[in-house]
Amino acid sequence: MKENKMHIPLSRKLTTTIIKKGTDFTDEVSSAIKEQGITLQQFNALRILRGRNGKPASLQDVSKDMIHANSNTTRVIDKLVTKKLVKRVQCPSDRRQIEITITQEGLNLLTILDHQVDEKESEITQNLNDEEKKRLIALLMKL
Amino acid sequence: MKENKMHIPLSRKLTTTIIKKGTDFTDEVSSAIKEQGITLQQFNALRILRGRNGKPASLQDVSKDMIHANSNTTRVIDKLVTKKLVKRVQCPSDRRQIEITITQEGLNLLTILDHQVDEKESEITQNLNDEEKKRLIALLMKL
DNA sequence: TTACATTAATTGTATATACATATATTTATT
DNA sequence: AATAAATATATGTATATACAATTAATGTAA
Repeated sequence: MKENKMHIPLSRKLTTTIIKKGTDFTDEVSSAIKEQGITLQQFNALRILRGRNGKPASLQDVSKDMIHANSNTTRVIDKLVTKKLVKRVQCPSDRRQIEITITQEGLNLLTILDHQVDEKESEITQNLNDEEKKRLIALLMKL
Repeated sequence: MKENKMHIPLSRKLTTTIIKKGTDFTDEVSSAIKEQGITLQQFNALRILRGRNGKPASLQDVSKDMIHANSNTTRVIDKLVTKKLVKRVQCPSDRRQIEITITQEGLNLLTILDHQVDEKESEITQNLNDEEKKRLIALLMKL
């Protein structure tokens, strides 16, 4: 077996580093909101809905901005409806679609969550100064 | 610490960018090995075991280098044993422990997987030159 | 209008994962 | 030696997710 690949390609090093940081950060943020009984996907959906400023979103509108845009969005929204954090009604003009909006209760919870998440986020990124953060973001965007 | 609500704090931008890239990369690499019926966690475990160069690993040895080091490592190894890609025996000196080694079949599969993954990894990082990759890695490590 | 294709959302199912708890073995204490 | 504590791994259970298939509504073309 050819095991003499003694040096790791840069692209692998980069890929694994990003994946590791990504999962670490995911875990950190998840734990920051877990005490409110909210998962990261649910949090994500709530933020997307708030971003619509009252304008209803279809399931696809939400899906396309989710971390993992897939068929599970239905069930994520289900959970939020059960918790009364969002409302879902059938779209009258196209009854295949649904109209999803965030409730006042959802907005209230989101302010609490934002606080907790912001705190956690600045905590886990504190090893870089603003200049470095900007450079890092720029490189990641270019990637 | 207090952030102005109207503009997105740098730390949030950075966090979300990393999380997004991390999941994107995870999906890319996963899809590159999926056709061989291997998940990313399983691939990860196989690589860790190969890295031991024949020296058996305990479950904890494997766990501590996994992306998500948790109780599921037992079941990940289970899968690999079923596929005959690794061997698991009870450790004679401490029968609480298990000794895990990668099989020749596992090594063979790994060379195929490495190829596919290397290709995918250089593909998804091609927008940066080597210099930029190094800078990006350095910033991520500092983070 | 009927038939066919397309679209939006949901559901079924298998697998994955998180979290708590259990089992087995070894180590430490009395 | 008997009992308790610590350690290594495994299991039960609930939830999450991926993937495929299904249902319902709309659009299109003969």
